[in-house]
Amino acid sequence: MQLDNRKKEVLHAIVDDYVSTNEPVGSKSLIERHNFSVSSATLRNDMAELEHLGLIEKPHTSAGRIPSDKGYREYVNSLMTIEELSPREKLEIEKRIDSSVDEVTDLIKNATYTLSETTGFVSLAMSPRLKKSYLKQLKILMIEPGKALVVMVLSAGVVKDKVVRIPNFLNDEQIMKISGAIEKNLTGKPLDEITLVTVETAGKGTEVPEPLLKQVLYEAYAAIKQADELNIYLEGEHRMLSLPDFSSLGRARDLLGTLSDSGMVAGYVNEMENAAREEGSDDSFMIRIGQEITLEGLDDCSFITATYNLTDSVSGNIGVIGPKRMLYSKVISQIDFVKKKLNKEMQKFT
Amino acid sequence: MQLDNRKKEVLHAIVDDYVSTNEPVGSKSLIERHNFSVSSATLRNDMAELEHLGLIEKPHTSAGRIPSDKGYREYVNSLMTIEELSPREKLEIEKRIDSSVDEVTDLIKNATYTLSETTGFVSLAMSPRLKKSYLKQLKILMIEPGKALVVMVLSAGVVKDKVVRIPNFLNDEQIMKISGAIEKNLTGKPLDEITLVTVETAGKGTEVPEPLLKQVLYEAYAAIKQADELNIYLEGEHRMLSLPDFSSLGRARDLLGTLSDSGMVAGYVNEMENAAREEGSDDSFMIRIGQEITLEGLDDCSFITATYNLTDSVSGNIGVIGPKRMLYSKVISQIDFVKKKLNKEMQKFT
DNA sequence: ATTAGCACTCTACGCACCAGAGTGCCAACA
DNA sequence: TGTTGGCACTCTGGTGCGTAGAGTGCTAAT
Repeated sequence: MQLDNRKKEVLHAIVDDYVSTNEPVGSKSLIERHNFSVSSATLRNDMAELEHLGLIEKPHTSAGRIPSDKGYREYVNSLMTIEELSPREKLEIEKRIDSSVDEVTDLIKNATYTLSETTGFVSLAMSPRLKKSYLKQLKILMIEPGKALVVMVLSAGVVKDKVVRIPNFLNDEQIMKISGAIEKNLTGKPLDEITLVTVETAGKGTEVPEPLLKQVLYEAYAAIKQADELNIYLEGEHRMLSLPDFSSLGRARDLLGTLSDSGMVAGYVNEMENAAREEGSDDSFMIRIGQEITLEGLDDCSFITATYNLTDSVSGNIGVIGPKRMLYSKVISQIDFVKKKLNKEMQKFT
Repeated sequence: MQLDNRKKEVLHAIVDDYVSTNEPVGSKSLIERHNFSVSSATLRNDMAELEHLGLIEKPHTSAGRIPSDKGYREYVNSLMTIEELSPREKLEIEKRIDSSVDEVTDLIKNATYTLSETTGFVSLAMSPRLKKSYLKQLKILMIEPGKALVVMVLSAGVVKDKVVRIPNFLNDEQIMKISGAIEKNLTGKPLDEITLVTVETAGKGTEVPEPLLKQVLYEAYAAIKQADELNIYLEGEHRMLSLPDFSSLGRARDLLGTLSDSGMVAGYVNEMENAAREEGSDDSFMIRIGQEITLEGLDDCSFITATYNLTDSVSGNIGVIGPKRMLYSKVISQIDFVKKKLNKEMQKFT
């Protein structure tokens, strides 16, 4: 995009004004609010040009201009300067994300809630991707005949468990044998290298009748696989209703309808993550604006996520969904700060 | 309330019409839709009377009437007849609530989701009140130095666990001793009879240095207490936005705002439950209409819950929050059927 | 107790109208 | 070539007005 300096300034000013007033901005009010050294007529020419480039558009003939998706994109990519948070704001966030919780999950939920509170938008976090973490412990506890609990401790300091059904005849001792064998052979293996076959070979040595053994091993395998399934935490959906951008009930409905399908949102975040990884994006933020988002009903939204790290190889995402008419510079630094605080607190768990 | 038969019919008809059309109903349309053997003028007299009794009201002078909270209440208490679900509808519900899940919690979530789908409203369920269930097993597993997992199996077939911090120096063997002592002495005790003191006496015999022991016991106690904390599952909030009753953005915002504070809603359900228990209500449904609900923003809603049973002494609530302009007879039987199915499936867990 | 009739009330809707903000374009100017 | 003042044109949003329609309460008659 070859824009001369003044056109950049004009676009910058239009985005700023529109974000803060929610009114289409015209050449005259642009002059009034900013110190342009040229006349409104000149700006009108510039604006016509920007419109031609698809960076701004007008709702109707005699209205001012609003940024297009492409305009916001340009703004985010090359125009805006990140705004540092005030010490006060930082303190507020630090206070809210406290480390007195016992599990990483609670910490993440905490951070998600805080992010929604501070931005005023919907926030979300993905649970850590545990594929690369390895098994540190695995115990199978008999609960009652036919039922057992598989408990797994992973290298990332995460504890997972799952109730499973086992054959009725198996006794405590047999289960312990199986449990021991699996643990002995699979400890240290990354989750994504554990397959049904590895689990079955791990359980070989035990003197438990074949079909019974097989079922337990299968259940253990299923428990392990479930441990690295992704969860998503969404927070503050209702806040969208307070934004003028969603004052039309139809839009609000579509938006919240889509967000209610958390599995779908999780899938989308995953896609974004994979895409970013593929193109080797060095940027730590993933930003999707308006129509760039393929989820239904999010045309007027922007989707911004960052990556947090539980360990070097285990990470997840945290971010917000807000109106595309948002203060990007501010929101991005809010996410960034929450992410950093989250990273810091997470160290206590690993 | 001494209403003569025709007045009852009139109120019944007004509620029916208003629920289905969402328009204030006038004397004339009442004659058209129903087979009253009197003229509209007579109905007008009756309606004036009903209004005088506070059962119906008019939005403005020259509009028809709509039922007041009191009118709905009368309708629900003595006028309506419960509508049996069609075999088709029953089948649909039975299909959705399947028992292939491994944990009660998943079953409850399942039922909640189904209820929201079938009614089209917000549904909710409380986790089972486990105070009356007793401890069947308690194990403390070392995870790593300073960290352990308390696993509890309760009589209701529920498994709970909690990660706790323990003194760093404690070794596996010591933990097992403590764990064994607690289990030996507390097995069979209802959760609400377990106090910090009982836990501490249970752990007495073990040869573990006093202050260390004390900390572990405290954590175990905290884990047990956490096990009987109540959770609430809310589902389908976004559906409210599709209802004409909440087409005003302000109302929708207030409603969803309140619902987003799930702890507050849980507290309210609890209150309702306690109140019902106190007055020895034999009715299996708790119904709150409009202003009877003390939660903010739910003035235009009705809140209906039923009680499900996991065991004789362990129960919880499941129900819906919908517009007070709802088909009570239908919704109540939907809740009833879901509850029954839930009860049936729950037997497999106990 | 019921009914027909009638005057009255209030809302919702369509229509016309105007002020205001903004645009594009043209001709003049540096 | 880039910039500017001027001007005609366009579109929205608010306001005021008049009317159709639905409903009511009241009265007098049955």
